[in-house]
Amino acid sequence: MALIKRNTWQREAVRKALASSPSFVSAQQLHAKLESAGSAIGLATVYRALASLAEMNEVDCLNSPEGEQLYRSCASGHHHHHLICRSCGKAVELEADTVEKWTAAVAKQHGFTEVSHVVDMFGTCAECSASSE
Amino acid sequence: MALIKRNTWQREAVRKALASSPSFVSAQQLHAKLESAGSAIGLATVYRALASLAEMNEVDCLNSPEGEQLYRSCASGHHHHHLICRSCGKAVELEADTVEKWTAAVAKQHGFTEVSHVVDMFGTCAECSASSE
DNA sequence: TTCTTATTGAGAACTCATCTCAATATAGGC
DNA sequence: GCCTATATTGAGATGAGTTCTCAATAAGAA
Repeated sequence: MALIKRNTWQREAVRKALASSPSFVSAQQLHAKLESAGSAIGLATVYRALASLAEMNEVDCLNSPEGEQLYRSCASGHHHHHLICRSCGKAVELEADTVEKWTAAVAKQHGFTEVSHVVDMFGTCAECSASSE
Repeated sequence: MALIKRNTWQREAVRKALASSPSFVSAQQLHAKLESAGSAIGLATVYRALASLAEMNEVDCLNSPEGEQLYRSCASGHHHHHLICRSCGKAVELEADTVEKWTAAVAKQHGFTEVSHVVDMFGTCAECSASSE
């Protein structure tokens, strides 16, 4: 009963636009970027493409402090966290064995199961804090 | 130029309703609870009260995976994190020196300043996973 | 009590995101 | 290459959550 996936230029355009951005971007930003680059792509399609890419683990997805969903293409398939610049969106991928172990231990200790965790850091990167002076 | 804060029964009602709930609740849930308890309080007022209490650090505030803002009254004034039950909203407060040190070190290492971090865990608590069987 | 003005509340407005459904375009079969 | 079934698209409607507007209200000082 699995749906057959078709390849459309829209999905590919989203993938490329994401790949060309080192920063986390919102679906709306991505849509604007694509439109201004000449692609007549619909906003709904961008959302759908992002959701499908996220499900395939081709992109990282996180919630900004403002409540928006942010996306970034992600080559490394394994679990990791981010340090994100509030100003320019630039992100550093973080390995965090320490944190993984800590969360697992704490969850077990309190009898919680099916535990997922959100570990993200937001700050101002060196370039942005330099340029704002 | 500081605004003078006035004490209203509405703000107090929100504070009490929050204090009586051991779980994280959304603004809307809190409003429904207050209304069903007989308080003719406006939704906008609940949002404003929560925002102002959050600013005074009287309540904890976090984003649920679904993108809602959740609130819980918080006596302990110091920084901490949570392990929250997806099903009933029950939360365990977590001390995490390990994590604090790790985030500080990582931020410094990458030249980020004014760093805040989000560390929250969502799972199913022992009671909820037992009652769902 | 009176006056100033912070606060309230009903609804409008806003944002982000998802859904609807007719039109389109892809991929497999001929 | 052409046809056909159907996955996908896109414009706009819809929905959820939150904030804003502004006239009416009420807290606190004089």
